[in-house]
Amino acid sequence: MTTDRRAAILSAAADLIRENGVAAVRTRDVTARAGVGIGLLNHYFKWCELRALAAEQALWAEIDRVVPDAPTPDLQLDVYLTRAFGPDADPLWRLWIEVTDLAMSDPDMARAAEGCAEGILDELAAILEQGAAKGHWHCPAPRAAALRIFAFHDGLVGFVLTGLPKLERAEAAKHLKRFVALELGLPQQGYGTP
Amino acid sequence: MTTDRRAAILSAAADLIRENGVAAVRTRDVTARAGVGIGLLNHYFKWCELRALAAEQALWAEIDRVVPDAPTPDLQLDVYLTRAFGPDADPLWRLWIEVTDLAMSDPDMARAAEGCAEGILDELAAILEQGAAKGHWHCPAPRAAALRIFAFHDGLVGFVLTGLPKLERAEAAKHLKRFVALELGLPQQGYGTP
DNA sequence: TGATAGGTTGAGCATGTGCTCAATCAGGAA
DNA sequence: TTCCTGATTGAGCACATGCTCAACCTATCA
Repeated sequence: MTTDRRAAILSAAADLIRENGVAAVRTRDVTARAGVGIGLLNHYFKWCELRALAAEQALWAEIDRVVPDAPTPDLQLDVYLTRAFGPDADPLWRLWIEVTDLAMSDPDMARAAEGCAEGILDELAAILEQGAAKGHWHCPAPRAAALRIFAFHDGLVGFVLTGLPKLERAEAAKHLKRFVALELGLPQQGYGTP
Repeated sequence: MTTDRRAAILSAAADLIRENGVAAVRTRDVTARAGVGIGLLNHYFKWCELRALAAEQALWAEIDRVVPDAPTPDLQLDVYLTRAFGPDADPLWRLWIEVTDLAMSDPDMARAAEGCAEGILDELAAILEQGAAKGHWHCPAPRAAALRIFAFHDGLVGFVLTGLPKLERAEAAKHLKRFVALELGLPQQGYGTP
């Protein structure tokens, strides 16, 4: 039925956020994209709520686009590390950076992003745990390790995307790979070696 | 002389940014704080330029407040690690997060923050290099190591400040200390140990 | 068919905000 | 004192943007 305009509005907002970022989206953009009157948006939502809900939907959509779908944990980790700084993941990280920033002053956004943050962490922790169970690597505290890897990844991505400080994608990828290898006790040269 | 109103405006803007963040500051706030007419701000600056200049000044001011001033590299590193997640450093990091986010879409801001980013990195790299020279630790590539430490620190601080995902200060501090120890080949338990 | 209810519309309102520009002021030169 | 130049002022403009609300559909029921 065409009558589910509420979902259409939410969906349009999420699409626009994926395309242009949270800050750039206006109520009028959303209603235009949804093919709906301005009034209807305000009938169903308050803007800050809609923005948060749409940002969450947009985040999940980007996560789904990037999440490793390989058959085994070690291959999943490979995919993760390969895609970690690929341009395909840029939209996700841009959105992530913007959302976490907004979350500092916007409770709705904070609430909406909570689930995503935990989801990403759980996903990564599951890979680490399963890989350890299968003997691919050593990882006694998967959740904590996932958090450290995610934090390092997050930091590096910020540098790559903002250029503050300047960091090439390839360099960043090397740093992350070494970090993960060290974290999991995988055979790889330490940080000391060039 | 009272006639240096330009500097007064810039200074007022920087103060307000330190107090309230970049996004919250308005031209009228600045002129009111500087005790100056609205027109004068626009006479001396374009708003986006002033905002970037003031953000840079605010960043440097916060950096100066946090930068380790101990006599030897090993003590400087201690101070750095001790203050890394202390509430005293919160304003710096909040500002840093906001500025780097803005820099993605604001060229003036990007240009202004460049120097700060390099400055922080240089500072840290210098400590690492001097410490290695004095035999406190091992660090063949200080600049790269500084970048990794800064990235990890940045990522962890983001988690602590935004709660996305939730991370306690004490936990974050432990993670960073272990990482630095590992990075510098210092004697300390590895990640595997609880 | 007419009445009712609830979805839907968009011109217009209220507010916020960067910036303009004619008017004003202050200090030095003549 | 008078004039002139450049600093300074702030009411008002132009624009952006979330949201209101009286009016308008449209489907359902009696």
